[in-house]
Amino acid sequence: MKAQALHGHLDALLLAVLEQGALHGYAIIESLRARSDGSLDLPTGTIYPALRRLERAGHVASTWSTVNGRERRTYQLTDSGRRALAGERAGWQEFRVTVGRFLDPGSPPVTPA
Amino acid sequence: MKAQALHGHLDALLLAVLEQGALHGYAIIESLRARSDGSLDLPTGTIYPALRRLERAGHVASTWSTVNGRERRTYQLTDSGRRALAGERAGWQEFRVTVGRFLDPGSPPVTPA
DNA sequence: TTCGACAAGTAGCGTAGCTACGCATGAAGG
DNA sequence: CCTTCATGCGTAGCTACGCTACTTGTCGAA
Repeated sequence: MKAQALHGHLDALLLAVLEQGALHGYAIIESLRARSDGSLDLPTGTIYPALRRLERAGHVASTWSTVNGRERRTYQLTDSGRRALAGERAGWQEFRVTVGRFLDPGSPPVTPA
Repeated sequence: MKAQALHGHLDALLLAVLEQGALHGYAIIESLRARSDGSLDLPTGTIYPALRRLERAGHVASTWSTVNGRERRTYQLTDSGRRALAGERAGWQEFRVTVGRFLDPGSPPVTPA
């Protein structure tokens, strides 16, 4: 996948990844890549600002720790984040159905008999 | 639907609408609204520039006509546009599957047994 | 004559992801 | 010893693109 075009759905993806447990930024990138079979290979310049956005919005909280002499910032979902994720999931369903009506195979080609 | 978030998929929607026959700008807006049960109510400031983009790209061609004293610019799909639509459809499938893996209900919650 | 549907269009804004950097540590390999 | 690579954080600036708000114009109805 050309990666971009995530537009508007990135926050939802991040929340979904964190739903399964707290992770630090780098691990989030790897998790996205792994769970998508390599389709989603997002650059740090995409996810770090996104995580800060989510933190400002109160959807995630971060804590610093040091592992093997390396600083890590671990993010975890807040209650607000969990609610937001539910909303994002609903939004995604609507989006997918609406767009699918035009782009899914077998969508009304000429209003068949 | 909050309309926005179409990001990157608008071109595909326009091509899909025009696949069923040539339409003028205003009619395209109405077609999108009708086929989506009102979910997609796009402003002219969104679709006119998009149509010009598609025309510059060679995916649609336009012809002017006058109906009831009103000027109309009617757009029709070109061969290039038809190919582009096929590509957009494939891209949409991949996108939908990839994002769905994170956001669809029943997606891997904790890698079940 | 005023209002609303039809029909086209643009200017400017804001959001948000991407490119391309920079910094630092630790392990591996020459 | 020194370089390279994986790990790990981060930002500045660009660009793409949809949206808001606006203009222009015809026609029919109130």
